[in-house]
Amino acid sequence: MLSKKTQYAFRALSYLAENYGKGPLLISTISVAKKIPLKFLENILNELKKADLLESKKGKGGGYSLRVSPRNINLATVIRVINGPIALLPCVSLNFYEKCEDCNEENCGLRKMMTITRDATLKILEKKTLNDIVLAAI
Amino acid sequence: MLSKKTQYAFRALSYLAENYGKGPLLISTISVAKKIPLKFLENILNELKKADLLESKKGKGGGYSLRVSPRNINLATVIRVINGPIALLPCVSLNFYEKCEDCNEENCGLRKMMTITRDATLKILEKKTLNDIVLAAI
DNA sequence: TAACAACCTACCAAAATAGTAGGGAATAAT
DNA sequence: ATTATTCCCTACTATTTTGGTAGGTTGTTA
Repeated sequence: MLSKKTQYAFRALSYLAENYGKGPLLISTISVAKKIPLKFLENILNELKKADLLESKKGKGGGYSLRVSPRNINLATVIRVINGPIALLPCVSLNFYEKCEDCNEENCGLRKMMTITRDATLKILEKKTLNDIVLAAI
Repeated sequence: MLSKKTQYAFRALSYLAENYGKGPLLISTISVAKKIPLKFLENILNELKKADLLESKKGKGGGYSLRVSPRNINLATVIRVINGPIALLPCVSLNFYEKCEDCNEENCGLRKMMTITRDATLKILEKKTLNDIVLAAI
């Protein structure tokens, strides 16, 4: 399951996606509009910025905005930044790989099943974008 | 990601699947063979039994065995019993559904994307069985 | 130089995870 | 009947993760 933090991230990003091209939005604006605790959101947006998904501007007229078009930010990227691995096992993760103890990867049946699962999941998450979220919301 | 407990569960179940039809296995046997902490494993096997995946017998000659053929135990079932929901959001879960606050489900774009993702994941996890794990382990 | 707004460091409470401890209850062999 | 065997049950504990909060710092604009 995605953490609450990740859900907040998606809500904030969706809002930024809706307002793409209209200049930056304040943390406080997003916080109120999407009912996300202000200081927690501050944190989240900062992380998304460090991951190059957002850009920010300080001082009057400042705020956060998407660095690129919502069409070019896929869901897998967002999840990896805030939530971590998408695969169900560390030894199957593409971006957060860790060797598992006491298991020969070559002949681990579970690993093979989880690789297939990961591929099926990624096929969706890497294709769907923030734009799809906005469009799907009636 | 699956918890360590769930990984232990899969290891134990794979071992039981390999030995299906040969009578019950002791907790201690599985513990040694699969390097799983004994008392923790005791716990796990008991949960799997309560979920009707295993049957047990006490006293000499006792132990645990699969209640049905490894072909008839799919991975989604195991994950749900030990790990919990498979969906990425509570409001998208079939077996652990919870309403999400501040989100109209009908027009929630994120929810729609996560539903598609869940379906893709389940299509694999509900089809693959313990038998597939054993067979895939060259 | 004031106001504004993001940034940074540090802290904290609650929940989940990964176990451990120790005895109780059922079963089988003697 | 008694003993050995084996699963069953309740409770506890340490560590990590999650979900925040507090308060000051730095950069920007007017």
